[in-house]
Amino acid sequence: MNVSTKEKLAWTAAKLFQEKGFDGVGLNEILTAAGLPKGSLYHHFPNGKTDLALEAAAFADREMLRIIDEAFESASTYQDGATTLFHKLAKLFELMGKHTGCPISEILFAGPDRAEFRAQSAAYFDGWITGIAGHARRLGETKETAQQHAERLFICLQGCWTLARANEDSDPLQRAPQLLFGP
Amino acid sequence: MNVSTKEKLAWTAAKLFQEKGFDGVGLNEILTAAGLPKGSLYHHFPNGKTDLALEAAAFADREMLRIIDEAFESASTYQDGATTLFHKLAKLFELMGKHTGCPISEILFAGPDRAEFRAQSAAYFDGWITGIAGHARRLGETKETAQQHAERLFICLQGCWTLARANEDSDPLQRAPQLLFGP
DNA sequence: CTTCAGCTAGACCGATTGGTCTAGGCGCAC
DNA sequence: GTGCGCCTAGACCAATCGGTCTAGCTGAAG
Repeated sequence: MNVSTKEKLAWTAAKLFQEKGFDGVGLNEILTAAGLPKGSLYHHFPNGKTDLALEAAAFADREMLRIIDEAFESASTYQDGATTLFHKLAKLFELMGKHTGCPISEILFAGPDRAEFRAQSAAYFDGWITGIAGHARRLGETKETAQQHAERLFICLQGCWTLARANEDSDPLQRAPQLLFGP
Repeated sequence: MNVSTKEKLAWTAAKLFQEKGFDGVGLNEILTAAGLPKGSLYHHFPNGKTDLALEAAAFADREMLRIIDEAFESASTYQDGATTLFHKLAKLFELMGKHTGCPISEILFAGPDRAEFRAQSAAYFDGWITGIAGHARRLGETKETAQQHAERLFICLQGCWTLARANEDSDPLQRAPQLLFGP
């Protein structure tokens, strides 16, 4: 089995979903962008768009965890790591055209039906918070405050990202650390 | 011209968009829910779904400004008002079924095209922040800190709402004041 | 060479999409 | 009463939706 074809589909889908949301992107659009026929999609993802969305979300989740680890691994304090993280995300936001949303929300918040999607989104978000809390712990926080700080950072991330998207300006993401650690 | 028909369309559309997003709801679904034929829609909204979305967003914006004013008007401190606001929103979130998103984001973040939509969303968000800042000012804050606090509250609101939606639990919204004013 | 599985390729399907258009009901002016 | 304008009603349209299915390419096993 050719791995790169499946990955290319998931990667392309993740990118497009992030721009227009799950219901905003058609399969044909994804396939055209990936340069692949419909047969390939349904070979690799027998359950069609649903499978593809779950795989794309899993891809985005792994990517986010990687970015979090990368930001914190070279940091000497929690504040340092968080600041680096926001700068990385601001850069990513600009790189993707200043109009994308949180990949998990965009893919997995598709209507009141699809309970599996929302359950998965909750699990991914929890994983991000746990990941951040782990770094906070490692950098000297107590177990309790680490969890608090991680949740706070996550909430700040989501809020700033939304504001940045509306304004088409990464400034809210850039100023997020100041909001978290400022006066 | 019958006002209530147009309002019913906007109201119904706002509710459905908030659950499934702009692209997740079809015109037929809106019309069925409103109990109206397609002819009425295109009479009141000649530009179809686009017009309807803008009107629905305007409706949601007015509603949110009303909630903000209501929360702060009977408050004696900014912290009081903000706490009341989050409690009101948590209640609203539960009332709507614990799976809805920010109406403005859900309606107006529809793809990289539609620049008009995103410009409108930025204007609405700015209006919310300005509204909150006005109350903060009135309740004793300086012009500078009022703006800061209002932005912070808005970001917290968006982030907590996202987390609440994923978890299908209003808890993050309930605990938002503690996050803003806590230790 | 033949054979066969893994995958690509895309024609094709019914359902649904947003949007158009005509017919007629209703209420007010006269 | 008649006439007229606002609005409702829904049939209808091309385009697109997600999904199915068969045919054929390709490369390794024998």
